[in-house]
Amino acid sequence: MDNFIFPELKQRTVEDEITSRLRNAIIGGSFAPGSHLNETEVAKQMNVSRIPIREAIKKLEQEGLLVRHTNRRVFVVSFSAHDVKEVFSMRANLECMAFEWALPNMGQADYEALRELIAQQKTAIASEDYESLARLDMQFHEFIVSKADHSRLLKSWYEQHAQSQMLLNVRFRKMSDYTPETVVRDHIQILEAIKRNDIDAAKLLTLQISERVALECSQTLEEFLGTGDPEGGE
Amino acid sequence: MDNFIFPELKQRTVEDEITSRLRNAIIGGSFAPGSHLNETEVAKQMNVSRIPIREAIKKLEQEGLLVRHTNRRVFVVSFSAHDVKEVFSMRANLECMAFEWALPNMGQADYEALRELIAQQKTAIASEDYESLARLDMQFHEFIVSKADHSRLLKSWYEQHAQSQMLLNVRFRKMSDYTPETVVRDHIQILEAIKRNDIDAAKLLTLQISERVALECSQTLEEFLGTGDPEGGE
DNA sequence: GTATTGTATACTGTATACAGTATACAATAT
DNA sequence: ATATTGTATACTGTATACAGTATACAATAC
Repeated sequence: MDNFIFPELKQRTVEDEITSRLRNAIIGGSFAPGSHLNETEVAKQMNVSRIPIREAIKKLEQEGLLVRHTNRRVFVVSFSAHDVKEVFSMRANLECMAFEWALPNMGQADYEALRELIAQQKTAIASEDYESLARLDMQFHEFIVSKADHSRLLKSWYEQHAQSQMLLNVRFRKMSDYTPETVVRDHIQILEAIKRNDIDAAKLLTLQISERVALECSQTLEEFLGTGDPEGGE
Repeated sequence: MDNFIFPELKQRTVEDEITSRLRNAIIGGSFAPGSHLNETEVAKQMNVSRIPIREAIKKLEQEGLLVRHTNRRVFVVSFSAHDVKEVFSMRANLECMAFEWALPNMGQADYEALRELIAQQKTAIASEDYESLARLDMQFHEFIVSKADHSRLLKSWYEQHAQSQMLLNVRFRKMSDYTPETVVRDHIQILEAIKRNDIDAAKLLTLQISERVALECSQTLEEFLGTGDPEGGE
């Protein structure tokens, strides 16, 4: 029974489960930025002890989604205008670095995969399924960053992405003058640059897009929250 | 009694203390890369319960210094040749980004501070105090990255720096053909570029230095460990 | 009425205790 | 002798219990 290979069982501990539930809730906007978490309450709701909750919280704190003040409560991160700049500039910078590492690893099959993602994005827009669009948008960038085969780069990117997702969710909810077609147009341009192996063009596009989105985000945030106060408003 | 301001008391929790002790021990090389940690044992040694130990471990795991396998032990990270490339490329990339953000914030006083650090480095070399030299080396770069006023950039940089420090410590112990004067020479060149406000030159220097150090590191590691096996060798 | 201090409550931080899983080694069968 | 299985041990994962700190509000003094 050697060629009878089962796929490896990835043990999902309680903490892992809690972490992703909490993370999804935060990114998805179930908790408002700046609101606080009660460990006991969360533990009660999920019917587990506080320990795995605390460990999950610690992880999300490291990821920049939660802020803990010793002996005070845990807060969902809230973004000042400066934070918005930080998140998007980091993301853009990491993606630029990713191009350098990823492009030499990419071939025809990868271009196809990206093209397919763009096609699905068009479908999502047509059916006004913006949740899928957001997911597909992420997958496009994730694909490229993954191709870099650079675990530390990827980890950092995920963190920035989670935060940018929080910000974009606010934007989606507001829907000010946001046109989803822009996503597709941007991706097509990036894909073209990738195919040409034109790292500089890809970088430039990324930086431009990042700047634009960051601007939109901080405008929306301003309308939303008034002047953005520093993280974890008491 | 209003103008009688005491400096704010920063509460140092048990976990914080443990975290820095463990971190220093790991970076300093008290634990060999790949060796494992026993929570109970560490708890006993420090005379605390396992809970704060676990929280500290979780933090260091996020920082990339420890690797945990579910229900198995916790291992001190060990570096493959690819990991070395990752660490130094990330660090270099972050420092390049830091130049763009920091240089507009820097003035005469800052140049002075950097010059002073270089002077101290020379003293350290003269007295063959390589521990101080390593610390001063870090402070030089830390100063610049801090000036970027970019918390996410700084956080990520600290993580990469901790790992690169682990690697450099191996190198220091080997002392192959490493000449400490190089540190000073590099820093002088970077400072010159900063003074000229020449971001591109500063970036180029950083990338070159990074590449060189990474190369030295992986060579030393190879001699040290034979072929570097992937992290957390069972 | 306002400002300060005392007290109760609620929450976080840590310790102890138990449950579940992995590892090592002995026992058994072939 | 080798391969496999059973069993003990050790360690991690989680629950419960307690200690320490912050917050809110009442009580007191001015």
